[in-house]
Amino acid sequence: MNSLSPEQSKLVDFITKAYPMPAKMASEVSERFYPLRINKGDFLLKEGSVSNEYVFLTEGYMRSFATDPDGNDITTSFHGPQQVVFEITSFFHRIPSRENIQALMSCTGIAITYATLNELFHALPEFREFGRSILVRGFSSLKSRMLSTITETAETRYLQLLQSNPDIFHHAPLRTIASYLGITDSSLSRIRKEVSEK
Amino acid sequence: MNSLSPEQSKLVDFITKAYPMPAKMASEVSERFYPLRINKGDFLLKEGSVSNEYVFLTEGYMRSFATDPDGNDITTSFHGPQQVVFEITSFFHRIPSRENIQALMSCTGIAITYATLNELFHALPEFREFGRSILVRGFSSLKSRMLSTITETAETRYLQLLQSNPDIFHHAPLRTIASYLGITDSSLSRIRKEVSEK
DNA sequence: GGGGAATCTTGCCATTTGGCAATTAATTAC
DNA sequence: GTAATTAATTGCCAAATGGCAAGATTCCCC
Repeated sequence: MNSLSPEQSKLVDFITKAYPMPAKMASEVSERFYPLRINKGDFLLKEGSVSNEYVFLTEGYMRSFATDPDGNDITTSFHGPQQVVFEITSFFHRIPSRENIQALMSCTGIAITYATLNELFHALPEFREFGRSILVRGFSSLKSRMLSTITETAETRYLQLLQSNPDIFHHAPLRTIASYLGITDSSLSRIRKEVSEK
Repeated sequence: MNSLSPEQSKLVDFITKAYPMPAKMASEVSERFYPLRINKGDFLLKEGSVSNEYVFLTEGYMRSFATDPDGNDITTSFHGPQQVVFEITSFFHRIPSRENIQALMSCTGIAITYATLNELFHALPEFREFGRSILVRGFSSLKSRMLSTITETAETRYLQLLQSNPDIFHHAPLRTIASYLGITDSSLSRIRKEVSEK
């Protein structure tokens, strides 16, 4: 076995924690990943093209966003270190993405293509489990976000985000966070003022 | 090969349409499903227990709902004929569900258990693809619902639901639909009045 | 370090939605 | 068929959020 890069070692740790897998197999998997670097502001994926990279983000923060009919950005999610980043609909259905993925700061990660991912899924049941677990986790967290969006006020959602993902506030401008919360930047500003006055 | 029940035939049609699969294999899969009948108002899943059945609904409508801190029902989704019904988080993580699944009318379907599903996934790559496709489709539709929830008004969301899922209005009371849309029943009532006056 | 751009805040007012309670309508049980 | 229950509508007012534009602040580039 060749020695692994620091990025690949992180992936091995991540995979084996996410899903039980012989360390040897995890490192075998990680050898199929290639390094990736994305500068601040650059795009990992642009709407209209097909998401073809399954990226394990080792450092940095990214966001996914859609463009609404008026041309405004709507941030649909944030991605941080130790997370898998891709656009699920486009990636698995092999259709053009309706979302963009952009680096909020310079990022490093490692990636595999759709084709390689499928090879690995086919060959390694444990890795398949890992892949399913990524999917299920994403689905679950979207479900709870959906529930909180329709049941909680914007202020509550803001406070929850502040608690669950404080790092984002250091890496994304407030207008981006506002659109993620489903409110305007003015409203977020007023909410922050109220919270700080308590 | 034994002859298939009408339910099982529907499943074969469904699977082969959803994902290319030799008809023989699809019917082989469908033989592992057992019939299920749920009366109106009865629960397929109660919060607190682990979702253990992967149900292919052949007839009828169901809903999933969570209970908020004040004890109110929040409908998180509707399920209709030809759809796969289960609670993904609980089912795949094997943890107690935080949601209920209830029949809006008497339903028939066929089901397999978690254990059988995994056997089939393991043995049949094509069925695995089918399973992934179900997951991805659900994820995708939740993503677009999320986006529309934070970008559109309640009236627009109402009109979209009316267009995309008109049947629900014949099977679910308006208060249930209101909670799905993230508004109160009074607001939905007012919205419907405005729409009808246009 | 000065100018320009982007971001954030604030004021004013409009719109949307909620809360609550009363009333009407529909459904269900007997 | 009638009473009882549940669902839906409506009125009144309050709270939450948006739209727009003007300032203030921060960031960035040269």
